[in-house]
Formats: sequence, structure tokens, C-alpha cells
Amino acid sequence: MLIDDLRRRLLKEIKQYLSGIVQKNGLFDANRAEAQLSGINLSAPKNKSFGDLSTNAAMVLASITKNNPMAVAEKLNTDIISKWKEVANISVIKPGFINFFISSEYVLKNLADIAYKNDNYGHNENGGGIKIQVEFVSANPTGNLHIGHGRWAALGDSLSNIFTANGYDVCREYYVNDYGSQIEKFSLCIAVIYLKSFGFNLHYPEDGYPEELVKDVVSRIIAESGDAYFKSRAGQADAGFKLMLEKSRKDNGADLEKITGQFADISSLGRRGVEIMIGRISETLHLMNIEFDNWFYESSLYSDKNFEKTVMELEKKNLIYKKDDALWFKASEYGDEKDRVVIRTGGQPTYFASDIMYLINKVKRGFDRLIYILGADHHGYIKRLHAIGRAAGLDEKNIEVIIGQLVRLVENGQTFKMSKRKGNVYMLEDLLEEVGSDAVRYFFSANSFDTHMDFDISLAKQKSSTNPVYYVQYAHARIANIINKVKEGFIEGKLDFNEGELNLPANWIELRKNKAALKDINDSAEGFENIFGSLILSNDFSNLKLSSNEETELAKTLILYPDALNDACVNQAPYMINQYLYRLAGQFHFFYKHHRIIDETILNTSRFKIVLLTRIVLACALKLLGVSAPEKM
RNA sequence: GCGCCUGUAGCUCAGUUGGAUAGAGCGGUGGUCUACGAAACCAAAGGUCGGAGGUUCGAAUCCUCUCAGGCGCGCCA
Repeated sequence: MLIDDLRRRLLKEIKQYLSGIVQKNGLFDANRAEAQLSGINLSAPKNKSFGDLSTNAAMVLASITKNNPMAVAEKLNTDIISKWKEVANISVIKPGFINFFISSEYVLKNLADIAYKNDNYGHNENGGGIKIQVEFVSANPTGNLHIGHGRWAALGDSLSNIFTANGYDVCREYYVNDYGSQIEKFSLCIAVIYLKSFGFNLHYPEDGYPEELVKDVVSRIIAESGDAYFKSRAGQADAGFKLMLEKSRKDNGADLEKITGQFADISSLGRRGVEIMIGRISETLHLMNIEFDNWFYESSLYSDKNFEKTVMELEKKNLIYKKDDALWFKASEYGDEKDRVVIRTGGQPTYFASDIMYLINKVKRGFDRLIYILGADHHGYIKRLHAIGRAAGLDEKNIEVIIGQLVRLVENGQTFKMSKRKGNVYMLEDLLEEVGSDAVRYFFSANSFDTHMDFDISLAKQKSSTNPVYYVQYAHARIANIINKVKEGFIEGKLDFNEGELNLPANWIELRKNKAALKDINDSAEGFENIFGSLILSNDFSNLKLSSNEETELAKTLILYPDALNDACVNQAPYMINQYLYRLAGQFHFFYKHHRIIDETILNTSRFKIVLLTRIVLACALKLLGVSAPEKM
């Protein structure tokens, strides 16, 4: 990591400088150093011609010490920055900016590092192995995933990948809401359809789940286990029962439930239904390259008298009280807007009761940091989750709630709210089928969590060649093509190059003698990876030459990947990876257009090596986003 | 009514805790292929940063007010 390291070094040296020179006049307080110096930036300047990097340190310092910014800048330059080996061509400009370029010495040294680290290039240990749990999607198992879930899934998974690459121990968790009244309703719907499909004459609950969905689930249940969920098979032919069913059509839901329960095992059907739905959801997520480490079932919170024990604990800590025959949690004493009901009149626990137990459970499992990624429709949760955390004596900083804004659907210029499209449903599965996982993943992680993004269905449906994901993938495919070309050229004996500069893998030399084996390698699934991997292993990347501006710029972008990865982590912003990728791909295309790697029969080995390194970085970054790195398109 | 989020080019969005001439992509305009893949490259055009005040050397960024949009505010989950 270059930028972050330099900034840290700069701050450290400035502190020493300040404490020695300025402290005596009282302008600088060592205890407040962090706050006073926090405004110091070291980053790429807006205008590239100023340099690769720039710092406003002199201006911040000048305001503390009441000195002339230009004079301070000159001093910082001679005393500190000019001594850095990483930089070159330093200049001090008007208000007090210090601009500089990355030294070629540093660039070359770090290019070699890319080949050495390969798949792990850019990774760091900043996380220090801290256990961090990311809970996301957690859609109810009573329906399919909608477009919004797709966005949160992409963001959550990419963010998890970014955390892992930054040295955190990440657990991706999906919380399955399989307990409570919604599940009871879902179970009843399933049981009703189940009985109906065996000839029973029941009416479908009016406020039930979409019938098509439930029918789908039931047909799978019947396909796998037939009438196994009947309580009484004899009842089917009973005339008295039929009368009862007739009557039930006019009755209310309570009777419907009673009658249904008499003949079918509602809760078992419900459990099976939930499993089927979760299976579907995980399949959809799998299509998006997302695998959860843990599927946590809400119902498991209620086993072993855990609920009763938790309530007793809360009572002991004086966190709950009774009012209007219900049991309340004193959430307002811990920052929530009001107190929350834990047990309803009648003894049923609320969803909030689960929240309490779930959070306690997470802490008990040893996670240091908890991240909840919630949809904007759940933003009311932030305060109550923090309230639980505080009451449990946890540091609020370790319970982070990230709110992902909703996705608005646009079709032919018309906008739809996701929730209003129940009649004409366009689900995540449909989107994946229409545009493919790569485009979905790339697009959904391309914006910050905060943007209210529009998803244009009509645009997504047409496979636009101007799609940024193709642009990035195309860079990778181009490189794969070059690598193949080089291999073929060598084996066919049509390519000349200085062998000292490019060490060919041993198996290539074998292939030159035995061309029949070539086809086998090419046809094998790992063929390309073998070609690429052996090239990386057999070569030294510290001796390449950067002979043009385009190559130098590309190389600098390559070595700044670790910084991009760090930034994406610190800011919890996967979109920064998208931006980096786009910039890298652009720089590669630009380079490619201006310089030939293979010129007629001559291979430029330095350029070829840069291309190999570019491929590594493209693949690393694409992997973080869960987007494939194709060899052909 | 209260709370959270958003408003930047025709469209979709960046702009890291206040910094230099507000940036990309798409679309539109005009150029590039007997060339390692043109799914690419190059050039110019496009803006009172929703509006109004304020804070200071300096504001898209911070404060106040205001307009517009999204989402919440249950003994539902």
C-alpha cells in the first residue's frame, strides 16, 4: 500500500516536527494532534498534470502554526518529502500544495511483487484476524428474492470479499425468519393447497401468499412425498366431512385453520415449505456466485427454553416491565424512540424478542464486529438494534447497520416501485436470466449503498455492447488472447524474442518438440490457467522496462491496487473496486491501442510482462466483485 | 407530524473527514480497422452542484431555512 503508508509516515514526521518546534508557543497540543492533523490529505490530485499524488499538509499546518503556507510547504518538502524514495519530481504550488510523482524505482519494485503474490496481490492484514459477521439478504422464506435483494446480496458479498482481503475473518450469514405469525400463515396456505390438490374443497385464505407460489411449493412436496402429510386419509371419502368443508367456505379463517389442521400436518408442511423456499433462494444466490457460511434459523432461538431464560435474564437486569398485560423492553432508555414489546398480550413473543436473542447469540459466538445490511425499508431498526446492544453492554461501534437504498424499476420510461409490482412480478431470478450474473453483480455493486438507484429493465434486457462490465471483461479476454498467441507463436516457431528476458515454461519447450500434446493442453479445462501460471512462475518481473508514457501509467495503476482495496474496505464501498477496475481496463485498452506487444514476429518481452501483470490485477479485482474473468467473449 | 436517505452534464452516477480549472460512463457530434480481438481508440461539445442565506483564506462538501423525490414510524414480521 503506497498512499496510506506515505500519509501515515507524513503524519508521524509532522508530529515530531511540531512537538519540537511549535509546542512551546501553545499553538499545537500533542493530545489533540490527531484531531488537528486529521485534515491532512495525501491523494491523487484532480489535475493529473500536477502529479501522481498531492498533499495539502502545508495548508493545514500553516493554519495551526499561523505561518505562511508556501514557506511551510517548502520546509516540508526539504525536511520530509524529498527524502522519500517512493517519490520523485516534487513541486510546491501556489496556495501550498506539494505535488509529486511516484518514482520509477518504487514502481518496478512493486511490479515484481504482483507476480509474487499473484492471487493474493493487494491483500493486507489490517483486519488483524478480527472476527466480523456480515448478515445480509435475510429475505423471508415465504417468497422469492426481488431486485432489491439482488442489490443487497451483491453489495454484501462483495463487501465480505473485501473484508477478507483486508485481513478480517468474515462470516456471511443469512437469517431465516421461520418463526411467528407470517410462517403460520404460510404454513396454512401450503396445507390448504395441499388438501385441495387431493380433492378437498377449501377456500384459499384471502390474505394469503400468492397462490401460484404456494402451488409451486405444494407440487414439489407432493412430488417428493405424496400424501405423507395427511393426518387422516380415511377422511377423504367421509360424507360428513364434505358437509363440514362446504360450511367452512363461508366461515372465517380461524375455522379454516381448524379444519385444515384436522386433516393435514400444518406445521410439518410449513417446515418443509420453508426448506423448499430456502433451497430456491440459495440457488438464486448461487447463480450470483454467492455462498453463505451460515443459514441461521430464527426458530432455533426458541429451543432449549432459550426464550424463557432470556426473559429471566432481562428481568434480572431490570430491562423489562409489564404494562397492559404485555411485557416491554426499556428500549427508550438506551436510545430508541420508544419502548418495545417483547411478549404480546396472550403470551406470544414478538419479532423484537427474536432480535434480542439473535444479537446475544451473535456475541456469544465470538464475533468482534457485527454488520447488518438492511434494506431502506428497515431503517427504523438501527436504533432498536443499538438499544439492544447498549443494554447488553456492547460497544456501539461494533454493531454497524448499513442501509442499502431501494432499487426503483424503470421500464420504457415508466417507473415502478418494487412493492407495487406484485401483479406483474419481475424477480431477481428473471433479471439473472435476462442479463446474466456478471452484469447483475457488476451493476449492483457499482454504486454506493446510499444511492437510490434506478434499474432500467428495458436497457438491461438488451445486451448493450457499451456495458461497462463487458469493457472490463474484454480487457481480460484480450490479454488471454495475447497469452495464447504468444504460446502458439513460440510452439510454431514463428516468434522471436530475447530468451534471457522471457523464461519459457518447461512444458512449452516440451510442446515445441511434441505438437500433438499441445492440443490436449488447450482442450483441458485448466489449459489457460496452466499456461498463465507457468509463465508467471518461470519469470522474473523486476527487470522489465517501461518505455512509454502509456506503459508507465498502466504500471502505476497496477501498483495502486492495494490502495484501492484498502479504500474500499475503510469506506465499506465496493463501488471503489468497480471504479478501479474501469480505470485499469481503460488504461490497458489505451496502452494496447498505442503499442504492439507482438510486432510481426517479434515479441516485446517487457510489454508482455506488463500484460501478464495486468491480467493478475484484473482477475483479483473481478473476483472481489464475484464477476467472472473470461478468456473468450 | 417525526425520523433516515437522496437531489451534481440530456440519462446513470463519482467527487474519501472543506482545497487547485466540479469528474467518469452512456447518449449525441466528428474522426480511427489489408493491424496481438473495433465488445476498442482519439477529439471536441455538454454544468448558476435543487433554491436561499450563513460560517472562512477557500464550500458540491459544514450550519440554518426551504423545495422536490424515496423509505419508515404496530402488542406484523
